[in-house]
Amino acid sequence: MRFTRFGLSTLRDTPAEAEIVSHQLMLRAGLIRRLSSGLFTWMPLGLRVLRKVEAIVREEMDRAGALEVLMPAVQPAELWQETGRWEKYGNLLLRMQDRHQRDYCFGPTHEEVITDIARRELRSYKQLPVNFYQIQTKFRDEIRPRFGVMRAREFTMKDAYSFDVDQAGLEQSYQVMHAAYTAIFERLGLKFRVVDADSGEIGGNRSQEFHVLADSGEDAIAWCDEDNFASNVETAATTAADGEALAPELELEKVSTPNTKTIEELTTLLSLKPEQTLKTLIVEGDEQPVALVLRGDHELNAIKAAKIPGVASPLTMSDPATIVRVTGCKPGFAGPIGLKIPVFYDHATKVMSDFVCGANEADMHLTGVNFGRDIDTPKTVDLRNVVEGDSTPGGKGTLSIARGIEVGHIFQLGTSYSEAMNATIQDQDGNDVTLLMGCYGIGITRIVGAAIEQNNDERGIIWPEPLAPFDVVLIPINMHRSDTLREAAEALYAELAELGLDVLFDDRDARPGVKFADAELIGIPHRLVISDRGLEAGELEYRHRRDDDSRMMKREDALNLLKESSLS
RNA sequence: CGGGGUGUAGCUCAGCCUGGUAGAGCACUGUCUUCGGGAGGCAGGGGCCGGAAGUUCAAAUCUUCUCACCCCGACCA
Repeated sequence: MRFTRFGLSTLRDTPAEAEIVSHQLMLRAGLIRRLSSGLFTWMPLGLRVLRKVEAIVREEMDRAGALEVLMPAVQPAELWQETGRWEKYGNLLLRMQDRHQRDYCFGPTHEEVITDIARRELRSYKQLPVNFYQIQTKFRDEIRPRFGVMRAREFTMKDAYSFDVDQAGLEQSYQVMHAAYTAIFERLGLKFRVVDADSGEIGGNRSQEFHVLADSGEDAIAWCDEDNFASNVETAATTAADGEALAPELELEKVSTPNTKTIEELTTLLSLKPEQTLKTLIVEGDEQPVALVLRGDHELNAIKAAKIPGVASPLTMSDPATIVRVTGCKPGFAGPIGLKIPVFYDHATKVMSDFVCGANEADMHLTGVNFGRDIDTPKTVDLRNVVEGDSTPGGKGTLSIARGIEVGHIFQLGTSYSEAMNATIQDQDGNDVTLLMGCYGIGITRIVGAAIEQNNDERGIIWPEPLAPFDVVLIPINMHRSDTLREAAEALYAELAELGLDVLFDDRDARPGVKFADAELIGIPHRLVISDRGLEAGELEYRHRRDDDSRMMKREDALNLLKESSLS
C-alpha cells in the first residue's frame, strides 16, 4: 500500500476527549474517528487491525468445531418478553418501533435469538453437541460510554452458544471454549489472565473472564499462583477472620466530631487509623432498609451485598431522608448501636476491639466500642472487596491484585434460557429434555484498544505482530530527488509484496523525520529505510519498532529476516 | 439519573471578566529555499464563535432556555 493512496491522516495533538492512552493513540494514529458518544468509525488503518483480530478468532473458533452463523442485529420484543429480559435488561437495551408500532431492540446479545434457532432446528441428541457463533455488531446503551472503543455503545463482539443434552456435555463444550480462548489470546500476543467471575446480567452458573492485563483496566482481579486461584475482585470471597477480638482496654465514650462525614475526616480529627473505625452504610432492603457494617478502610462489594437475603438487588443506597428516619440523624454519623433495622457485619469486623463508629446522633461518634460489651458479638458475612495480602480461600497463600480489561467471558448458562423458551430435545431414551446452554463472548473491538493499552511507548503504538495493520513500513529518504533511489525503492516494494508481506510504502514527498514519526505512531513492527547512502553498498537500514537503534543490513539479509518473521 | 465542566477553523487552544472589524500554533493549497528525526519564507483557502430567544445603536463576549460532548458517582477517591 502506498501511503499517498491510503487516506491516512495522523494528528500531532491529542484530542481533548481522549483520556486513556489507547484512545488517544487510536485517534492520533487515525485508526478510528468518533461519530457520536460511544459510536466510532473504523478508518482503513484501524479496520486492518480489527480484521486481523477477527481472522484469528474465526480460525480458532472453526478449529474448535464451532459453526459460524450471522443473526439479525435487530430483534423482536416478543423473544425478549419470553425470557423476561425485555423488562429486566433495563435502559441498556436500545428499543425501537417499526412502522406498525411493533417493538424491537437492537441486540445487545443474542441468547434469545439463538435459543429460538435451537428449538426450531434441534430435534435429536444426535445433533449435539453443537456450538454456533457469530462476529457481529452489538449495541448496549451504556450509562457512560468512555475510553474510546473500550466502552463504546456500538461494538463488535464474537458471541458463541453451545447446546448439550446433559451437564457433562455442557462442561465438555465449556472446556473446549476455554481452550479455544486461551489459544486465541496467546496468538494475539497479549498478556492475559483467566479469572472466576460473576455471571451478572446473563445469568447461569460457572463463569470465567479473560482479562488483558493493563493498569487502566476497569476491573480489578485477584490471584494467587500458589493456591491456583484467580478471580475478579467482584466475586473473590473473603474468609471469616481467625481468632477472637482483643479484650477491651478503653471505656465507651461519646465524642463530638462536627462535620466529619467521611472516614478520612474522622481519622484525621481523632488521629486514628482507618482500621480502627467502623463504617455503617444504609441500603435498601426487601421490606425495610438494612445496615451494612464494614471496617473503615474496606470497600463494600455491591455484588456480594445484593446476594444477602433481605438486601435489595441490585444494591441501592438509601436516600438521605431514609437515613435520617432509620438512624435518627443526618448522614455521616450512622453506627450499629441502637439501630432498629437488620444489621450485617463484614467478617473483618469480628476481631476488632476499641473501635470508633457513628453514634446515630448528629456530629457525634463513639470511641472505645467493643463487641460483647457494648454491642452483641455479631455473626459476620462476606461484604467487602478483597485487598492485596488477604489470604486466599484455599488458605495456601496471599492475594495479589492487578487491573485488567475484560476481553472474553465464558458461561455455563444451563437451562435458564432454554427453559423459559421451551427449547427441548429428545435424548437416547426418547424423552424430551431441556437443552443445556453455554455462552461465550469476545469483545473484538475492545481487544484492539486493550492491545494498545498494553503495547505502547511515548512515540506511539507498538503492535504485537499478529495484529499489526502492516508487517513492514518502507521509508525512502529523499526519493523525490533521486530517480535511482525511486527505482530501487519501487523494486524493493514490489519484491516485499511478492514475499507475501503487507507493506506500507511511504512514498510521500516528506522529510524523513515526518515519516519516522508517523511510522512509530502507527506502530508498524518492521521498518526498512532505503537511501542513496546505503544503496551504493547494497544495504538497507532495518529497525524493529521495539529496537533502540537501527542497523545496516545487506539487502538480501533484510529480505530474509522479514520473510522468516512473516512465516513465524 | 444526580453533580461538575466545556462548546470559537480539520486538531490543540487564546479571545469572553470589562460588548465595538474573529485570532495563534499544527493541518490544508500554491511557490521558493531546505533535505536522515515532526524545517523556514512568501502568498492563500477555510468560521451561522453549538442552537434559539432576549438585552443593546452594537453580542463570540451579558441574560434565559436548549442541545451536544467530557469528567465524577453510595463508603473511599
